[in-house]
Amino acid sequence: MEVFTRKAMEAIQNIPPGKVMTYGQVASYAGSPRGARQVARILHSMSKKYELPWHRVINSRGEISLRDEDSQRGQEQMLKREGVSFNESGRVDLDIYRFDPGAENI
DNA sequence: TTCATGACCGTAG
DNA sequence: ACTACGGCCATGA
Repeated sequence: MEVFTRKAMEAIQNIPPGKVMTYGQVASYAGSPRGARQVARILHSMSKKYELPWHRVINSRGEISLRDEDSQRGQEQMLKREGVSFNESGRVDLDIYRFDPGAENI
C-alpha cells in the first residue's frame, strides 16, 4: 500500500463529526494534490474493511458524489444527523463546514 | 509489464 | 447555470 493511501485514510479518520472534506483536500493532505480519484477509490474499497467516516468526504462543489440515489440520501441523512445542513440545492456550504486539518491549533 | 478504470478537479466556452 | 475536455495516479487484471 502506498504512503498516499495510508495518509489519505488517516486524514479521513481525522475529520470530526459535523465537518466535511473534499476529495481534493484529502488528496492534497496526503501528498498528492492531484490524487482526488484515488481518494474516491479508497472510500469505496477500504471503508468496508476499515472503519472510515466515508460520509464526510464530498466533492469540491459541496455535493455528494454517489451515483446511487438511495446511497445519496443515506449519506445526506448521516451528515444532517451530525449537524451539517444542506441548502436549497442539496449542497453543503463548504465555507462553513469544510474541515482544514492545519487550522486547528490557533 | 501494459492497460483500463474511477464516489474527482479545474478550466474554457 | 450547463456541457466538454484533459489531466491525474493508485489499483487490479
